[in-house]
Amino acid sequence: MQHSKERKIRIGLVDDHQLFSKSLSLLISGFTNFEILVEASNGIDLQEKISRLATLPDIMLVDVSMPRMDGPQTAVWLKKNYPDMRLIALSMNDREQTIITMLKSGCSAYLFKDIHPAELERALNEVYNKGFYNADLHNRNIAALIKSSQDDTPDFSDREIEFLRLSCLDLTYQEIANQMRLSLRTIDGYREVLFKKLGAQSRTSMVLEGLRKGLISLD
Amino acid sequence: MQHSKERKIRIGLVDDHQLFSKSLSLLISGFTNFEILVEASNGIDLQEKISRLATLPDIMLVDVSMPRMDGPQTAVWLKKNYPDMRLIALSMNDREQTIITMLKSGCSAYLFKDIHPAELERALNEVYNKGFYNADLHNRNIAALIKSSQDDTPDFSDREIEFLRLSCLDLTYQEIANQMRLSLRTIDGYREVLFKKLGAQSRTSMVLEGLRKGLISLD
DNA sequence: TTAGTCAACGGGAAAAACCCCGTATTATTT
DNA sequence: AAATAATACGGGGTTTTTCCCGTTGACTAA
Repeated sequence: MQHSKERKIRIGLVDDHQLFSKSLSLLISGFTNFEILVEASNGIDLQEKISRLATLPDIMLVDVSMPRMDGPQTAVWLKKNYPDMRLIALSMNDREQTIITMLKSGCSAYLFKDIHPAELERALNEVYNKGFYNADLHNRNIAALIKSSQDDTPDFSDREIEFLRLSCLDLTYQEIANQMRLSLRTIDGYREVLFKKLGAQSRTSMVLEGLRKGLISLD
Repeated sequence: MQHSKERKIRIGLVDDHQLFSKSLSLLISGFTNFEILVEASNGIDLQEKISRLATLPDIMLVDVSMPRMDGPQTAVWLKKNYPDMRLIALSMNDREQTIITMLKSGCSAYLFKDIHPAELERALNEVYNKGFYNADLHNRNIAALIKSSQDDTPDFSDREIEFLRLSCLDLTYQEIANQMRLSLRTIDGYREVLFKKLGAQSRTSMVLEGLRKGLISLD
């Protein structure tokens, strides 16, 4: 607020979809009191570009899924090195887990790519002036989401993730045991633990729940 | 070619991500000989808007995944009702199956959302003038893709898809049989057919392959 | 030091999944 | 009229998954 008459609010953009990124850059440049300072296609790219800037962006728009260095990693790095910068997560992914991860990584708002440009402008203004923006129109209670995530999201060990990855393939548990150089009984232990953590009662839904939570991916 | 000096080439846009859609619209409006004629957020929306137009777009940019009426459905409808209109698929989904589906549905090109704006402009020009554009920079042989898809992509009946959907849940085959009002043996038949069609040897990989092919979705 | 948690392991048994043998009906196509 | 395809079904048997009963050793924190 205090600066809005004096200079434009500086925006940075990190998104691997060039077409979107360049287009959005144009759109934001059209807003009366905003200017685009930097555009990067992932976290690594951003690290290089931001270090060469004379002035820093006030707000950074961060995409969630990017190659090399993804949204959460980028957000954490930015918060650590530029604690005053406001971060806004931008994504078409409406999975709760993703939203929670970005907010916990230090983002002041989570916006979906299907919002109207006017809402983006409103969000940019609010985040700059008030420090947060709650896009709560679509019955999303952010505070509750973060809170709920703290108790109900268990941690998963590397070994558990590896077991989960192998469970996606056409292997029996015996074969998975061989590949992980463990006994069948130990694999059965992992199965039991993951069933409990993921609320599953079959190998199929264990794997699907792992996909939903982003622990593993298709491909 | 014959018209390029006389009038701007008319572009239509179908994409459910408003922010992207509006931004892209701005970007394309900046190209020297293109203009945006219509913007819709899905196939149904497009059907309404296009019927009220005095002149038709020369080229329609179609997103792949949209609510209510998706990319392939929209493409098929457009080709049937406006056979002269050129279609370009626009997506960030690089799964081969998706690309094949869009091309078979009548699209003259498949573009990824991470391309440079200049390549979009090039593609628009080529599709208008030559009728096709092969973004084959990234080792994608479109012709081979289409050909290969003809033998190796079987069809799936509604009943098979329903079985596949239910197989994602924590249900035994007996419970699935009950829900579909079929005998266990019949369900076993569906399982066998889907194993063969999807190249799976377990319920888990049957479901995962169904996801990869876009027959079903997470959620 | 003692309690607690964690990763790894054993054996047994019921349930489910997997994989064969086969048939019958209906509709479409040729 | 015969062939083809799609759907639905029966029985039986093997393998795998699921779910119990347990133990040991190592590391961690009170």
